[in-house]
Amino acid sequence: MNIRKFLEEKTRKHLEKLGVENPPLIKTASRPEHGHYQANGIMAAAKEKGLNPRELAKEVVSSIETEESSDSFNLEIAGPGFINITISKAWINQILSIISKDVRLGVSTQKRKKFLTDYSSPNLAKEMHIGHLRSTTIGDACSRILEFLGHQVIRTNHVGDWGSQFGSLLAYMNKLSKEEIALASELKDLENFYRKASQLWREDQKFADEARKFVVKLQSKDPECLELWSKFIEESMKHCQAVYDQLNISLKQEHVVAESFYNEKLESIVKDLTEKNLIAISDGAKCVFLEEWVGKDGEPTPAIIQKSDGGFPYITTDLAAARHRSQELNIDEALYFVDARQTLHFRQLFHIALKAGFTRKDQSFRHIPNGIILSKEGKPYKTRQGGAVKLAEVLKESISRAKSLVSDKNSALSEQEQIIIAEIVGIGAIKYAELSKNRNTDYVFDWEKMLSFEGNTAPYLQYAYTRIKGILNKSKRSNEKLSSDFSLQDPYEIQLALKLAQFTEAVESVVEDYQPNLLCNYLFELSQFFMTFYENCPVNTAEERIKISRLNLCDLTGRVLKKGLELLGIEVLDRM
RNA sequence: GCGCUGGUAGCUCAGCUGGAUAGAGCAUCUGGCUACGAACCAGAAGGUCGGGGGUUCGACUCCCUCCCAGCGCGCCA
Repeated sequence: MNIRKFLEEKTRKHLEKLGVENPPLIKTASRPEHGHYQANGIMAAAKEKGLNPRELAKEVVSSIETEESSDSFNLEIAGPGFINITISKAWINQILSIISKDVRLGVSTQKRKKFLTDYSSPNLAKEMHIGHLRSTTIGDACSRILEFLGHQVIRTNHVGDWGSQFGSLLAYMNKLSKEEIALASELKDLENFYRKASQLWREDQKFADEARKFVVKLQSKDPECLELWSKFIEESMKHCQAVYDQLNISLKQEHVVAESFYNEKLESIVKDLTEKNLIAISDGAKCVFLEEWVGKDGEPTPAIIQKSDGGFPYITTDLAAARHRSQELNIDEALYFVDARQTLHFRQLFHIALKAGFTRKDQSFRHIPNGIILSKEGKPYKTRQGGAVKLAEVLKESISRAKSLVSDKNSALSEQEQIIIAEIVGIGAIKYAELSKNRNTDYVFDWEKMLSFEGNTAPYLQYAYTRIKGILNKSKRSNEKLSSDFSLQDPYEIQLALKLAQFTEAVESVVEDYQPNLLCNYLFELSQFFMTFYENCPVNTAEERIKISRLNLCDLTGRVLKKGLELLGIEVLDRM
């Protein structure tokens, strides 16, 4: 039950009856004095029709009131032509009673589509760093939400497992095994491994030559080289999976479709483009020239499909992937959760793919960009040594901070329990910090801020949840099935109840433009309303009828909080 | 040079297809724990929404222009 949409449709119907096509534009009221919802569209409609806005509002209101004769809501004309809508207590109680019996908590499903979500996609030559956090958490949350809304979601981890950067890594592996140094322990710290390899590449001429040979060997599928390569890939993938598991990211091994998967298809991409007369040769490279974009010289920008040395750049792999997703997987919508710096690349990619017939017009291929992480100085974030900050380190730090906070606040808990709590709180805090910000803007990485456990953070929401559990436990009714009777009267109860009824609005709003921060905002406001209710409305000491109603309200709040956080990939706790 | 982002309170950020007096959190100040858990609550203070034009009943939101910052623009991914 989406109250906003219900009111929108109702008002629209009556506007049409009056010969007005414009949408009523129902929104949640900007301030409490204006009721719960407000219609903003009457003024614009009146203007277009040359009518007096207040008169039109009056006509709409009387049309609704005479025909609907509903005691669900009250309408009031205000200001230059707003219609303020107040939902009746009776209706709110009724709605809560319905959604409390619903496992979906009032969230309806959408028309089922086949989605593909491409996110995380780390380069396996390096260890995952903090920069991967955004694509990974945002893509994962959106995948969960799309699924919850009834869509089919094909998660895809387009990992980078191919390219010249593997030359020096393989050469270094080869060197180590010749020197009989145990590979396993060296590979434990991939970042260090990568650093050593690239240092050798820069400083040792012989090693650099060896590395180049390995690139050629890899491309020509030399069996020994492939064996080394797959050993490295396997090890690196293990690192990633460990991070996903710890971060509660739903990506699994089965979602990996690596770049190398498309190796055999690249020739045919060039062939197809050539047959469509889209290829031009420039300085020995096969290019698609795009009139739509001009470069520094004012000339059309070429997208290089095959380099003059015969190699394929990554746009060719991406074209092959797009074709595969369109033709083999037959998806309706593909969402690429990738860094905003690649915006131009994706525009060109989708443009060429469509032009070449690799994708269809009725399919949607979209880049969902995210900002990058900056230091306090506003520069891209790096360690003091200039390296990337390991994601695993960030998680470790967060959990350790959560641990000391837990033992500080609640030392009565056993050590074992504290460790479990610290894990959930620490991971939740990091993910929520990412998800609660507008994905589009860059943001400043700051240990203090990122790992803060106060205010609009995951721990605040988790804490609200434990308070609810505390009440339910104390009531001794937590095990027995709660009824769905609501007799809410108090303004604090009504405020919270209406918010609960708006859960579906919040979930649906996320997928309009893939902004999980909207769900975060909702959950935070919900928790704030709960805290206010908690301070003002005693539950367990109230008289029986009110007590039951309030217990139900608490229970439903807990379920919505849990579900909402689950959609963001964050867990809750009974105690913390 | 062209293009894409962004500029909102001291800091970090919301602000939903233009709507009523621009909102949170952090930090600061004041009050509230013999407790349905104070990781909390109540309150105070804090703003010429980068500057300037324009569109209209109404602009943080749309248009123009300028300033500032970041990113991108043929053989890295």
